[in-house]
Amino acid sequence: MSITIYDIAREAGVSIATVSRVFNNSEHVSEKARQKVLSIANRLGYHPQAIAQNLARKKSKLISVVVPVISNYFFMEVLEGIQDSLADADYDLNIYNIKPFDDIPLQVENTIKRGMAEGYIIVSVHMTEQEWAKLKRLGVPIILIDEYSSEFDSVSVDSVEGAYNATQYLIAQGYKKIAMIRAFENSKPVKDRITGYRRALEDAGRIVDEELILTGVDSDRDGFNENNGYEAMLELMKLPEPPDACFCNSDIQAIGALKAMQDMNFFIPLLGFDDIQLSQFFGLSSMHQPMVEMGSMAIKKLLSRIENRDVEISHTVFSPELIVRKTTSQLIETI
Amino acid sequence: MSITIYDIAREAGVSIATVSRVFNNSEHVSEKARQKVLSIANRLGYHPQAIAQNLARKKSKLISVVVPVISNYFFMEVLEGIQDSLADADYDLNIYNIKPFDDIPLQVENTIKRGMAEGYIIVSVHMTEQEWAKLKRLGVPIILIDEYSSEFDSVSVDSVEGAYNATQYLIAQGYKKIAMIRAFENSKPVKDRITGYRRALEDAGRIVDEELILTGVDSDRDGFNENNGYEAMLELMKLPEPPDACFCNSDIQAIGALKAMQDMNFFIPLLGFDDIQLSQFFGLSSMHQPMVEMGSMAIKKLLSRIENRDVEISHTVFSPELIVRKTTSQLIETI
DNA sequence: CTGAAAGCGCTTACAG
DNA sequence: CTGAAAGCGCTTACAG
Repeated sequence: MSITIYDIAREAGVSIATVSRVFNNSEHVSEKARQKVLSIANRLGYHPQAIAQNLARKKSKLISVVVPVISNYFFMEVLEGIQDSLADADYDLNIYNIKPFDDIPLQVENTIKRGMAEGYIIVSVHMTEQEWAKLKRLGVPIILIDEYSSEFDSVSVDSVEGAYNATQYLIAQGYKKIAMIRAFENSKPVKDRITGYRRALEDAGRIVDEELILTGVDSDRDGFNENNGYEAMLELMKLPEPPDACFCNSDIQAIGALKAMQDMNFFIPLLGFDDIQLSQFFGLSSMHQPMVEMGSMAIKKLLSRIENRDVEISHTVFSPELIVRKTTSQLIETI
Repeated sequence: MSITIYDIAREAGVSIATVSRVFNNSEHVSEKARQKVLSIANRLGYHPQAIAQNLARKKSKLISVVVPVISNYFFMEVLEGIQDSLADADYDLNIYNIKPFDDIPLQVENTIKRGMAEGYIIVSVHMTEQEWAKLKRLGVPIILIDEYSSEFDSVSVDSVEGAYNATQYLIAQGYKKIAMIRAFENSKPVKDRITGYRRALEDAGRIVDEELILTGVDSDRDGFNENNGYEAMLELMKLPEPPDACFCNSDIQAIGALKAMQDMNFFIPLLGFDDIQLSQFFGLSSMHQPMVEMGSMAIKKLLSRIENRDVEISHTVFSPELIVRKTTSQLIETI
């Protein structure tokens, strides 16, 4: 059915090796042979089959991104950075979506064992050090984004620092009851953001009021969704003594919280985390994560590790940067 | 270096065929042989190599999505639908990002010719019927989303109808000068939305004022970006006689336009197109496209065509649905 | 149930 | 510059 290198070789009166060389841009082919092969290939619509090349070369020119949720703003921007850097390199991109309710380490391991890709970028996947160590034994190039393991290169943001600074900023602004809308504690970033929040309050000599730390019931994307923030903010407003400011674990929750404030016509200063592209349109203050840069940095690390597996493990940790917009300054009702 | 089926066969004292059968869940293997193979494979950390399986089976269990821009809200939601439906089927997902400034048909053709995937979903890529016809000759299962060709199955929305109804709605609301913020005319959907807008005005006996049809200068994503809408809205406000309502080719432009109105404290009713998830948080009225459903529908069609290439070509065209929110009702200043 | 062998469509030393 | 041949790591009739 489909036409192969043999067909071209026969037509052109050369060996399959020569045909192969033409398509691999080998220099050791006479111009005459090259032309002949090319013209016949063109006429017959021949193109080397990637699947066969992959096996013969023992490489696939494929990078696989493993992620729990693709429809997530953080991932979207990270993916943008990944694509950008990959466009220059000659690699294709594969996305493997792990199912959050099945055995996560097993899914990750099996994906990698199948060996489709030359390297993997694992985004926002939480595992124990022991599980990471097991993956390490596979001897495959792997980079972590938004998580940490001593076993692998990683790119992340210091969430403790980010949450600390966010909270400290609200304290410095003079707010007395600072709430935190958190996400579900399944990942290191969320745990770290909670830690940073607590620490900032403690360092300011305040008592942490557990009632002010909460999440909505919507568990989609581990709580990183608009609705979750909406629900949580409604809860906060119902308190006998509502907070006078709020830090959110993510911008998307903050956007939900904003909506709740509008619907209830009750406004307090709000500070998010991530600084997704839309936040500027919401006038949402946020702790900025360089998501696109994190994606391209991960690719850079991965490509260099594919090149040479012995490069030393490196961890890049960005410091989130406070971006002040309307939700922590004034005029919040008109946002 | 890596361990193969031969290593397992030798250790287990069986043939490679038996090892292969065990991993392919063939029934024709004695329980004893199965156990032996499995335990040895487990001890040695063996797993079949997808690359070799692909060649031997002549199939990759891979679906490739070809798209010009990944960081686009429309695509994000379509992708969500694609992933959802693919999770059940036993296929992996590959994303191929075509570069908008190189030869698009050539990129698409080469991608497909490489033969990595068993089927392709091409999203928002515009080509001439002649170029599509050329692709058709490759004999590969292909589904189009957000574009149309008689050669392939497609899933899209009736943009003429959508824009017509959007404009008609604004007319019915009593607005006299209805502007349209359009995107760049590189794609069928944009052309259709312009057509629908014009037709609605004409059918209402109005003269189309070319001054009221415009786009911003930001050409990123063919004009489908916040900034473009922002710029366009500023232009509209500068007119001696500004419009009293506006229809936008996309929600993301409408969101930018909204921001411009806020910044200028000048408000007119605004109607978007797409109904991306965030629009409800902006209170943005919009023409709803069932993006997630379009993605899963495309996968459904693709899988059935992979199964049987002779199924008749089908075109699914959804009718956009008007969703009325604050931007076309009241209280627009407080959104 | 099991094995020997051909085949998937290429790449790549090796020898000339 | 070119070709014969081995090899990439599997799958799968075919025969037993």
